[in-house]
This record gives sequence, C-alpha cells and structure tokens, in this order.
Amino acid sequence: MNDTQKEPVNFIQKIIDDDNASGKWDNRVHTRFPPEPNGYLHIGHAKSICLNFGIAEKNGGKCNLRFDDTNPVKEEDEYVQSIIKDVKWLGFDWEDRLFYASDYFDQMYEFAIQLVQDGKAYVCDLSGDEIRNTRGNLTEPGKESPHINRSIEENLDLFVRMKNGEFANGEKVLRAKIDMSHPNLNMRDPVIYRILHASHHRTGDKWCIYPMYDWAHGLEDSIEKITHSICTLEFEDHRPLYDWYLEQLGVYHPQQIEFARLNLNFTIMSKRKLKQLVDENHVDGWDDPRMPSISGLRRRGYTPESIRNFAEDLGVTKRDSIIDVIRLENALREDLNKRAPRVMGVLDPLKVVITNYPEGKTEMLEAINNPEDNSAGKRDIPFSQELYIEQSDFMEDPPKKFFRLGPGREVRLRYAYFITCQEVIKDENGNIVELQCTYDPKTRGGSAPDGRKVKGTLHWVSSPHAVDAEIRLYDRLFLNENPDEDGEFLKNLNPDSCKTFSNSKCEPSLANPENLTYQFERNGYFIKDEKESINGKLVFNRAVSLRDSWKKFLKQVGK
RNA sequence: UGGGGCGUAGUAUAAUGGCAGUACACCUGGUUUUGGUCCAGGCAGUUGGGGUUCGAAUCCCUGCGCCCCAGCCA
Repeated sequence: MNDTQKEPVNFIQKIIDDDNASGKWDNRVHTRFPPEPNGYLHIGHAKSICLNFGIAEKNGGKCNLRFDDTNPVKEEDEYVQSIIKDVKWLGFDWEDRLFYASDYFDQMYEFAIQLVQDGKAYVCDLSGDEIRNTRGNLTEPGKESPHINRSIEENLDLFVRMKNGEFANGEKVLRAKIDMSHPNLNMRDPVIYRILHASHHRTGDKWCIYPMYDWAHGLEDSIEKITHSICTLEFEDHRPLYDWYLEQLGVYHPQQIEFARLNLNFTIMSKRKLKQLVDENHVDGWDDPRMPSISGLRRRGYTPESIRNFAEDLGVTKRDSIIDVIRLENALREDLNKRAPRVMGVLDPLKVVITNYPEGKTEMLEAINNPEDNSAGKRDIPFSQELYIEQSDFMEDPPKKFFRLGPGREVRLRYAYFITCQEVIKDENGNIVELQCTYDPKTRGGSAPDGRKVKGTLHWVSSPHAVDAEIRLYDRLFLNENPDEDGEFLKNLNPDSCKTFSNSKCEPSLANPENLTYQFERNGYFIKDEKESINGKLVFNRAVSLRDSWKKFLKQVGK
C-alpha cells in the first residue's frame, strides 16, 4: 500500500486518537461488549462485538464481556451460554474479564442509598400508569410527583423496606429527582429501581428490587474503569442521564459514544421478532441456517473470519443505513474462495452411461483440491461407466449460449474425459431418465491432444462410488427488502426459503466430512449439518452459491 | 409540535478549506479444465437556497428530508 492510500479511520478511532494525544485516559483504551442475555446474538451484535473488541485490540487495550442482566423476567442462562459460545467462536478473547451486572447489585444499591442521602432520589408511590400520565409528552412538561418532597429519612426507610420485600411489584419505585419539565423525557425523574419479585438466573431470590438500565449501565462501566462506552444511536438521548448519575455520585466517568447499528435488507434484526420466529416454529430454532443469528450463520456454513471481515468492511458512522445482504454473502465467498477444499456433488442427479467405456472398470483420476491454494494438494476420484451429472446440465433442445450437454454435443467432465451425448432415454411419461454417451479415451484428465476445445465443463460423480446425501439450498427468509415495513413481517416470510434435494450424490471423499465449509464445484459452498445428519443420514447446507453469470443471463433474457 | 441525531453515485463509506476517492451492485471485454476465481475498462455522487473565501462536501445563515425519545425494557 502506498502512503497516499491510508486506511480510513472511523470517528470513534479519531476520538481515541484525540484522547491519547491529550492523555485523557492515561492512554488506556478499555471497552466492553454488554449484551442482555434475553436472546441469541445476531449479525448486528457481531458488528458491535467486532467494533468493541477490535478497537481495543488495535489500540493495545482491553475489552470486557459483560452481561447486562438487570431484568430477571426476560433473561435466562441458556442465553448466557449461547452468547459466550458465539463471541468465542467469532474469535474474541476477554481473558479473565467475564462480568455480570448482577455481580454489582450490592454496589449499585449502596450508590442508590448515597443518592437518597444526598437528597437526589426519592421513593414514589405512583403506579406505572400514573407515572406515565404525569410525565407530560413531547411538547408539554410533566408534573412533579406528590412524593417528591419526602424527607431523606423517610426515603431511606422506604427504600430499605423496598429492598427487604415489604412491598408488592409496582407498589413503589425509586426515582431520581431531576426536572419534570426537562425537554429530554429521560430526565423527567426517571425510575432508578423497580420492585420485581422474580428469581434471577444468577442471584436467585436475593433481590426483589432491580436497577433500571440507565442507573445500572453507567455504574457497570464506571466500576470496570471503561474508557469508551460504545453503544447504539437510540441511547444518545440517554447520555445526559448516564452523565448525570455518574456526576452526582462523583465516581469514575467513562465517555459514552453512539454509533449506528447494522441493518440488513431482507432481514429482521429485532431479538423480540427473531424469538417470535423461533417460538412460533416458523424456523427450526435460533440456529436455523436461515436465521441472521450467529448460531444460524455458523450452522449455515459461515466462517468467523468472513463475519469479521464483513464487520470491518462496514465502517462505523452515525448514519442510519441498510446494508445489502449481498455484501455479507460476498464476504463469505471471498473468504471461502481462498480456503475451501473443492469437491464434487450432484444435487439433482441424472444418470449417464458411457457406452464405450469398459463395464466394471474403475480408474482413479487426479483432482486439484484448491486452485487458489497449491498447498491444498491433490486427491484421486473414481471414474466408471455409470455416472451422475446435474439435471440442469442437460437440455434436449438447448439454446445457442447453453454450453453444457445436449444431444450430439461434447463437453468435458471435470478432471476426466470429454463425452458426447449420443442418446436420450426417457420413461413412459417422457421424463429423461438416462443419457447414453461416448467418451474420448485420449482426453483423459480433461484436455484433448488434438487441441480441440469444448465450452462446457461439468461436475460429476461415479455412480457405484457415490455417497448419498440430502442437500438443502437456502434462500432469503423474507420476500421483501424491508420485511417489517408494514409491521407484518410474518406475512413476508419466503415460503421457498429452504429447498431440499433428498437424492443427492457426492464424491466418496465426502463420506466423512470434516467440520468445515467445502466448495461443491459449480454449486456453491456447503457444510455438513451436524444437527440433521443423524442415523447414518448425511445432510449438507448450502452456505452461499457461487456467482452465477449463466443464471444472470437467463434473468436478463427473461427466464 | 419539545429534545436528540443524521444527510456524499443504486447501496455503503473516504476526503474536515485545495484534483470528490474506494468497495459492493450494474454494464463491456480478456484469461480460465468451476458460466467460479482473476485481470482490464465503463456507468454513476456532495439535500435546496443564500453567504464567507482566490478556492466550500467541509465554515456561516436559512430551508427541506430522514431516524430516535412519552417502559417500573435494554
């Protein structure tokens, strides 16, 4: 790279550069990824994970993994475990810094006591409805709570009794005393603690009051000595409150910085809606290969590297944007093109008999494992008289630009021979069931000594040596670019998002596939589905197709 | 309508007072034992109006458009 082409520096890195120049944080960079364990991680979280861990890494800093588990009614250990697994799988290391907001509940409670003692918080008896009704709205100020002037002693007493479980859910809350006419709604005496008689997945029944996000998050950051607290745009309005709390408490005060979350077209990113897809069985769980969840992408055949490259390529800004999901797919293709071993698999087999090939003979032919990587070596694949090719590689009455097989046409079988179609065998219904072809023995390996060329090269599998498999091809889960545009994302589900070929044939090397994504030549990238490959059945998922200019051509000419 | 943000090719993203660049998408062509990869070329942009300046995407004024906020969710 020449020095006129610098790597673009995003606005967060610029802030860090400035801070380091001024010595603001003693040149420390300490970030955190703070998921709430109320669902599985998705590709949107991946952007945040890559940003937080990435920026720490680039600046010689640290990044914590911290569970923001302040709402026991929504959170579960299952989600904690899945999140740990996913972040690790993406390739990030929080070393010994795995934290939970719930570890700080005692400290948070003490800080709340301090705020009450300073006369900056009060216990309010208003119901949820009453609080809402007295908050005012976008244009009108709110009204003060009738309990705003309780004495410090009374507030202390009531708050302690809240903690001790003397009151029912919703009966009382602790609120900050700020300004009910503040133009920022978040500053109108926000709730700090609410009563929730609910069992927490980590603290059990120790607590019946739980801190609200705004109270908890700044304290978590403060306790962990975070420098740059990176979050998404919708929290911009919360920053004044984040700052207010830490300011009033006089504690270590990180800087909150907001960036635009990732949106992908043809995809939904709301955890609530993804959970709905799972709960209502529209998909086969959080790890359904069509889900944008990390676990879904993993099962689909995505690599951690491709996701990280994608996230890196995205950049970081404050602009709302919708990324074309094609970019995610391209990131995978780019990664896998360099690394994936090539194999041959026929999705939808059509029998081919080589009439002039010795019956019962098997010969081994040499194939290159990865033309992009010489170190991947070579392998031998068996060839025999009876083969399978792809149904879509034969046309009885092919158009001129169809470079594949047709009556009387000659094509190359990859790494094998040139064959010519002599006869088309049909069943009583007129379906093509077999092709009788002849081969040219002089073209062994795939090139003709007389220099003659063929346009098409087909993948194939020797019938007696074939490994049976089921192959699943995935399409987008939704029909619309913006699936939730009309608020009815379920109606926009793509009924053809999974196409199954149950009679596929693979080359013998695939009998016991490794846990990696292969390229099935001319078909795309595939990975064994560990969940579905049971009872001797072998199931492959297609992660992404190869670019297909033939398909594109068909589309152009209108089918 | 109060407050907080954001406006650069189709989609994203650089340029922070000095040649509007890059990626993806799209279109041509070349190479090729994957209609893959790779290579070469092309199309295409600063939200409107005013101002400051030798010079404005960038600074100022003023419109317009889009997003977020009225959970005891995060």
